[in-house]
Amino acid sequence: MADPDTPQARGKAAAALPAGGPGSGRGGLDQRRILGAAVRYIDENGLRMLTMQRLGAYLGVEGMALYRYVPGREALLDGVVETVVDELFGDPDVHLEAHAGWVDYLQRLAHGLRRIALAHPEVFPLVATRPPAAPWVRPPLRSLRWIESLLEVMTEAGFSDENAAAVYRAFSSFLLGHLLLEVSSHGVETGPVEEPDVSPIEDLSGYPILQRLEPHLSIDVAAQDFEEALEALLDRVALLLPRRRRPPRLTEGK
Amino acid sequence: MADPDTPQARGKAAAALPAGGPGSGRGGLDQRRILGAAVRYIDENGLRMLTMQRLGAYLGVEGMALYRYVPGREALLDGVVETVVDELFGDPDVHLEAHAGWVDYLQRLAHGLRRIALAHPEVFPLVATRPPAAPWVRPPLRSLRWIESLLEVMTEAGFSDENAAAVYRAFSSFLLGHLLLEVSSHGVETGPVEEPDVSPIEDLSGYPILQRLEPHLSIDVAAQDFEEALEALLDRVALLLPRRRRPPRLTEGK
DNA sequence: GCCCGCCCGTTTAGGTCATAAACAACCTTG
DNA sequence: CAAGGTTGTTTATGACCTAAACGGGCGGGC
Repeated sequence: MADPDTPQARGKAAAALPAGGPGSGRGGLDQRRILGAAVRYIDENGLRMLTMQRLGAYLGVEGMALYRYVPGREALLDGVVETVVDELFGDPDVHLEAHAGWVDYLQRLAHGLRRIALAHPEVFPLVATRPPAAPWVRPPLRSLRWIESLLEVMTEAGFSDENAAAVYRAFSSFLLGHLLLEVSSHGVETGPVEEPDVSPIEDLSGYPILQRLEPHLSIDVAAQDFEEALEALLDRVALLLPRRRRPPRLTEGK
Repeated sequence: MADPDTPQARGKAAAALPAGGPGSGRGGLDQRRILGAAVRYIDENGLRMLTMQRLGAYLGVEGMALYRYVPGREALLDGVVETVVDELFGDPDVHLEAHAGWVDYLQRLAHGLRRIALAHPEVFPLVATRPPAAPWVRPPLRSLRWIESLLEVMTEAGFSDENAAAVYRAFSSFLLGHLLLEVSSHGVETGPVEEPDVSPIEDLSGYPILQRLEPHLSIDVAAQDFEEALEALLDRVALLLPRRRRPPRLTEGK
């Protein structure tokens, strides 16, 4: 997909980058390349550092060059979100087409999305805040493709249209909430570029219990939390099915 | 703090606003007034419209005037988040001090927060994305005061420190996800200022199921969804308690 | 082989914004 | 009534987004 057979090295600016350039390799720009570079740039430097000029430089190009492929900054960010969320479909460990039933499908989806969130902690909050593509749905986890796929699996598994929609809502809001929390828990201290952030180091006197529970709050049990909450959600979802069609593996009493 | 006995109408700019000015009434500025105005401004015009100059104008003042009371834009946004989240403590329907047990407490908290989210749909996404005050905890729903209160109630109710922390995580990520989704579902079309938004009206051909389920996805069952999901979460939380101390009202079989 | 038009990145320029710093009007205090 | 502080204003700078004009190289038609 890097289009290896182009003669490359066209403009002098592009030629200025020797080989191991920061971006994607050089040669002609292209929307895919730009979005990919943007994602990588945000991962490395944080969202607040992303600027048209800097992203241009990162690609060995003037900032204005990007406007030939992207309508503007906002659109770029939308593209970034979409790019990241669509990584799901390239993940070999997800491989949604080969699922064994809806439970398996939802689990793969959830885990795949979690991997993405953890892989792009700086990007993920963006997913939560971008205005939506379709005015209804308002997909918090974007990507209509994604939603379409889920709805298809659920309806085929015997869920009514109404229930499928309910599952979509429950599932996506669960993922959004959980992953946003998890990502913000330890996503930010990554990155060698320690900005002079606005963290005046809050005063915790006055919050004794918070202080006492600090160790319990800061330890990372997120993976386990995630599994349990996902399990609970799936159980809840299963109850929407007519009894006969429910999968056997409900967490009965525990 | 509003210092009502000042002779008011000091600077000419202040005097320039007759009476029913848009902001808070005029007279001396003040951090509280500024934050309140900012919240109102965002509610009315959307986050992207908030600028130092415009907020200043909204208060009948030059933008630079705000810097005497607020360190900068980022800090202002932090203040906005805090202001909004702390509305919780002023809500007479919440009144957390007078709770009857932790279940009641969590329900009040959840409903109170939901009211806030729906009252400030434009502000709420900010709550989810602002970098946190305390580096651990990373409260997605901010306000250390809030967290402290929750932890206190839970530990007093017999939850271990560890479990109290787990409850905090589960509860806040649930609220975050659910409210973010709900808010973005119908928060944005409010406001008389219909901007020439970047909504190229996505093409839905290629997403047949999405199209078919549109009615089910756009109807607003959020309130009911919320109740059910909250109920489920509370049930799940209750299981963390030693059997003897559990509240009676678990949704046994349903 | 040569010329024309287009594709692509660059330059130039203007507008919005955050913010620092100097400034002026008014109120208080002595 | 004079000194000093408080409060908002003006002025200035630099970062950023983006529209528009620009120019060089490449490919197709002759």
